[in-house]
Amino acid sequence: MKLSNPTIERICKIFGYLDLLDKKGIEFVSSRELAKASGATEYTVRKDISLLGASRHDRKGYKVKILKTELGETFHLNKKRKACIVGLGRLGTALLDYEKFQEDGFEIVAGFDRSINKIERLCTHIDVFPVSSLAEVIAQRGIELGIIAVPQESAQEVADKLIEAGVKGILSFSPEKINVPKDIMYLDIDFTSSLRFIAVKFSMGEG
Amino acid sequence: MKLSNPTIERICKIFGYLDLLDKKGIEFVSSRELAKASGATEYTVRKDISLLGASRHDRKGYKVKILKTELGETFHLNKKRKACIVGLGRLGTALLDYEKFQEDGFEIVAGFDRSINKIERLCTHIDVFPVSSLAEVIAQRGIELGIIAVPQESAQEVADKLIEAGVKGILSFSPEKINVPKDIMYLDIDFTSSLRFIAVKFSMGEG
DNA sequence: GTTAAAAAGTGAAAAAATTCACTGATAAAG
DNA sequence: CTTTATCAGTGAATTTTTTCACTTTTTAAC
Repeated sequence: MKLSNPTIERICKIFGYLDLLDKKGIEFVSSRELAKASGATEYTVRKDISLLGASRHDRKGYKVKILKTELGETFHLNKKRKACIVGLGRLGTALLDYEKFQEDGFEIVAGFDRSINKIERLCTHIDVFPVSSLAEVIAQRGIELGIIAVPQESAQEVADKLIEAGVKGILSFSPEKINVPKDIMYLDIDFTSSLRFIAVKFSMGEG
Repeated sequence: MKLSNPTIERICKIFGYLDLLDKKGIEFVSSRELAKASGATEYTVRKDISLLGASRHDRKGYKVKILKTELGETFHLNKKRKACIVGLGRLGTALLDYEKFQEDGFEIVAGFDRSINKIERLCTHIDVFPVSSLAEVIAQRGIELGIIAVPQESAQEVADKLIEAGVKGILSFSPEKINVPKDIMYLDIDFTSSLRFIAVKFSMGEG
């Protein structure tokens, strides 16, 4: 199945919202409500969900549990995945302790930093290592995802190491774009770009 | 001028890349290179830049400084903007000290937290206040942007306060979608959704 | 039991975004 | 001074994405 990026984005948001509803014990949800939660229209949501193929009519909407399970199976979101964080500065350590990853099926099983001092000082319940043992730990623990939170100038180098060690996807917080081979999935979160996006929108709106 | 979200995103990325090139002292850049940096094709980049209207042929490509200035003027990215951060937990304090905001024209001029204890303990060069003085400080300092880094359950409440206090845009790190009026620009960064996006992509690729 | 209302499913239409193919401009090379 | 290569500009074509209009299903109300 070929999915466009906007479709995948919506599906991830919808899945997250379903998870939330499920935890709250809510049983039914309409396409309208999912639309609101995912920032799309109800038509688009229904089209996205129709990728699942089956029909599940009900005048109360979709059954939260069932839809969540089906989306999870079709798009491989049910499987737990192991991730690591490279770069244990302010942001890296904040991510290391971000408990929601665990709840959401992403298990942070290692942190890495170049500085031995920093590693020794860190107080965290997650194992931390020097970057020099990155390849070894990734292989041993079966880590699929790498999160990069190092300073801009080392980001590419770290990405190369992660890829060589066998991760399949990278989430980078570095503002500079990283080059990765086609079979490695890559996404970057750039705080400045996000703020600029907002600023452009509201300033253009004003005229 | 009406701009689509993908266009704005690309423009923000291109602008950031131009800024980087400029700082490195590089004078010229081709549409191909900008395409690579922004994740688009050269055609799309040229279309985006053609929004600026003027023609600037040169067989070396665009002049970095000029293009950056023009993009900045047209899309209001040259103006410095003031922002605040609400919620000074791990993530909030990491953002408070994220120096790049300043370099990139976003001045973090205040931090807010509900806990007075936390405010007193914090070591930062940025002024921090209790949430109770949010409206006052935002008005006094002319803050246009609010960054929300509070726990999920308080996000909507904080957003409402920010909007009432007069911010024009909100960047939220809360996983749950926030409701805002149409004239307020809103973007959320959801770490789990981002990891899921990557996971869907690489797992679907495998078959 | 019949009717009405609520909601999903879906093929077609519309809209939007991207790519292409070609033009024009510039600068470097010979 | 002419030629050639490089690169941006742009209207048209294509592709993709979204929206619409209508159908079908289910459930609740009377």
